[in-house]
Amino acid sequence: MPRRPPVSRRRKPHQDRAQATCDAILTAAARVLVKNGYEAASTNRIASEAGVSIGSLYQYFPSKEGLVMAVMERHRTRSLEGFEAELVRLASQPLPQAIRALVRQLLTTKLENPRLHQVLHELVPRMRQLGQVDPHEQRLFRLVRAFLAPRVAALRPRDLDMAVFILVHSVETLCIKAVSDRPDYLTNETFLDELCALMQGYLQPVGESVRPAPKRATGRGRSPASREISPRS
Amino acid sequence: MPRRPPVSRRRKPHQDRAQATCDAILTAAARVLVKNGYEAASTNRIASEAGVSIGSLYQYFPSKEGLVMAVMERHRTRSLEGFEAELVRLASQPLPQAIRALVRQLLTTKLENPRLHQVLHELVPRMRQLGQVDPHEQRLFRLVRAFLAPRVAALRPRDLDMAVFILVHSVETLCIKAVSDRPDYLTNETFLDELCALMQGYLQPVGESVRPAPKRATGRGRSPASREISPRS
DNA sequence: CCAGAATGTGAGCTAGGACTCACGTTCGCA
DNA sequence: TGCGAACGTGAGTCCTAGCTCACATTCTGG
Repeated sequence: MPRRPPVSRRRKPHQDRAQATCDAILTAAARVLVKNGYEAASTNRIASEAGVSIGSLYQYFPSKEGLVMAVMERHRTRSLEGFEAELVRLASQPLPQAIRALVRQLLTTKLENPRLHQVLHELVPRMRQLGQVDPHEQRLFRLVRAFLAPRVAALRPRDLDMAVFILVHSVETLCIKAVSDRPDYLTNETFLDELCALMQGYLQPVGESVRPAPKRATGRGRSPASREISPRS
Repeated sequence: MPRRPPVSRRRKPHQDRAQATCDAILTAAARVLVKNGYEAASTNRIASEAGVSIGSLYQYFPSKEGLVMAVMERHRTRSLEGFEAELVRLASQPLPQAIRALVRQLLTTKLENPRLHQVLHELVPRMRQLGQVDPHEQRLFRLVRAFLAPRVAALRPRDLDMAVFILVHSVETLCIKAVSDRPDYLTNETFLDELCALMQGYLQPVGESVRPAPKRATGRGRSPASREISPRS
């Protein structure tokens, strides 16, 4: 039962103490969201988990939705930063290597807190309904677009925006679905191979074959079924 | 605020009148879900929209969740039937044509009631949390697997289950995302081309090029940006 | 050390929604 | 035509969770 739209502007933290309270609330919110899901994550519960009173919570966040938005904001900003750094680093690499590194980066990021990624991802539509469109998605799109633009001549898709739409959404979703349905995939090197194959097969001009560098002399031959992903192999 | 787990078993409709009531409730539920979303779709609202009393609703459905589950059940069963029929019809077709027909079928189905598809799709995680795993997904996976199995020798992926996972989730999600973010894509023939390219590029052995039949002599050259999808072209 | 600002507290208000139940109405059937 | 079962009704119960507000505590600058 959300009360009416939050009119009163909320306090901004000025002292360190206040900032700490804010952080504690955000962290607790993330924890409770992961543990109980959105429905069961009551603001009272979050406050008590954070070790502050419910009043304090509402001094810094206008509503439950506002709080969850802030959690998403913080979390996605961090993820994006990692991704962006990787993109920059790979700007001049050949496409197959770049793709592989990016997908690996994605999977590694998800592995840090899979459930949180999942929960927040599922919350996107609900938040969008109550707010404006998620600005991080916009940013992610622009980043990938900027990455692909210089190579467009060597790619099959003619409509770059559509290509970005397809690539970003499919890979992102596959990672999230893997979290919930097939957690083993997240650390399965074959899954990474397949994601790369998906992207390259899509981007590659028809008839051209960029055979991915003959893979792996990963010491003392492990069973291919259990090859594991490590960040930056 | 869901009350405690629904213990009492619900009435089953025996007379036609009762069946009609049931249908009215399911239909109204779908309508209200589309119009207001899950949160705002109160059972009282659904009942009044259906033109029946709240008591009647709880005679046939054990809870709000139960009702929504039933809506999903009905809706997805219908979609799956169409898809399955198409799969059977295409069993012996060459892969590229089959893929194209299947993706077209998917898009056409979504176009019948895009918002309902979207809302129900977003509800899957919530329902899964409260119930058992969605059996339709299982069924869809088996169908696609059975479709691909006979052709596995000519395909690149070695792990068929993983391939199905990747194909189904990515295409399904792209359709749903298109509904919410880019409704124009749903009727954009280029989008269909790209989805097919995604799947074929993924399935195709590296180095092999099945150039899709030179497309379209669709009378009086329309702008490629506005080519529209019609069921079965 | 004190005034005033910033911060923190938590009992309680309130809306609103899931769900029940005691009672009417209609149907099938002999 | 009457009776029991199926069906339908909706006012009302119960409860939860979002949020406020009057007050206490801590900090900071002068």
